[in-house]
Amino acid sequence: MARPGGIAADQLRSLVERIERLDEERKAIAGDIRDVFAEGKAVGFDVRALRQVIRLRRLEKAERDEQEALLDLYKHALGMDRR
Amino acid sequence: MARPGGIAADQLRSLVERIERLDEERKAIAGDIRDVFAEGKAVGFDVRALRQVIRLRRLEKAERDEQEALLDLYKHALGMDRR
Amino acid sequence: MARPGGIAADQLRSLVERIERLDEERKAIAGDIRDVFAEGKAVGFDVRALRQVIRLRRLEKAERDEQEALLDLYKHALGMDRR
Amino acid sequence: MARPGGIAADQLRSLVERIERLDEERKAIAGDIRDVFAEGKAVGFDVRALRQVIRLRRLEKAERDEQEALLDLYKHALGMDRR
DNA sequence: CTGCCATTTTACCGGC
DNA sequence: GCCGGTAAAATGGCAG
Repeated sequence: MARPGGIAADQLRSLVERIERLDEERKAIAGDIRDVFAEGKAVGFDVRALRQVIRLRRLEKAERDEQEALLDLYKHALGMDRR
Repeated sequence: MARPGGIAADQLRSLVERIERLDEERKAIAGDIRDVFAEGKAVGFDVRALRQVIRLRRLEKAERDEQEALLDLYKHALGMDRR
Repeated sequence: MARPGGIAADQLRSLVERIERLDEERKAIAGDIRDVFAEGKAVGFDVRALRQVIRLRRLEKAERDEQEALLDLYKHALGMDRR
Repeated sequence: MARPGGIAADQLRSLVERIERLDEERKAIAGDIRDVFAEGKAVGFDVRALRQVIRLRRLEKAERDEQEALLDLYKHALGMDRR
């Protein structure tokens, strides 16, 4: 196991800082998303309904991806994926 | 209120697509974070401990921010924030 | 799985009622808390500041707990927790 | 405004402690509720569905209360609330 | 009635 | 592959 004391300390610091940096980016994007919802609300959309519609689209996409993956599987099984 | 049927449809589509785009970015960053954790694990760190360290640092920062907010609040309550 | 129709109905009713009962207790306590804040306000305290102080104390406690958890984690990782 | 320094300090401490005490009780009850849900899950109920059912009952109760309040209003308007 | 804050719900991630 | 726990999001409630 990498011990906190020793050369690993630099590695640890590097990892932690990279993660924290990425976390900030993620937070920033979450803020952007909130802003877009607020904008929608400002022009008269119901935010909750907006969220529902997006969730639904995500689920549908997941289903479609599933279907596609299945199709790929069949194609592969039938040797249809080799150029 | 913006009605789903009618001219608002374009606005709605635009909002939804912008949000979905941002969501993808967010997911991508989440993936990057996962990768960094995986890298840490690969060089021998305990992922659970790593997370705990990061959580603690976040908590410490939150507390410092709160202290500051509290101070500002007291200043305000005592009228020390007016010019 | 326990089916809504059938003998499980009694179990279901019992669970739901117990939860609703507990929920009422919880609501009652929330009311008590509100009352104490109102009392504080009545004797001249700034409710917002009061809340902030309490939040800060909670945060400090959380941090202490986390420090301890982290220490335990390290001990465990180093095998210092086995009798 | 009540100043933190002075006799108010005791009042403040008292208020804070009473609130924290009540908060603990509230947390304890929340824990009890979680336990009941866990028990439901253990005997085969779907926790999410359980929550939905409870939310629905709460809404229905709110509606009924609304109706009752309205009825009282009418009664009052018609002088039916005097013995 | 608006914005803030807490609680609840949802989604994710590591472990078994 | 599922489950349990943990963090993020979202909904609801409250003070101002």
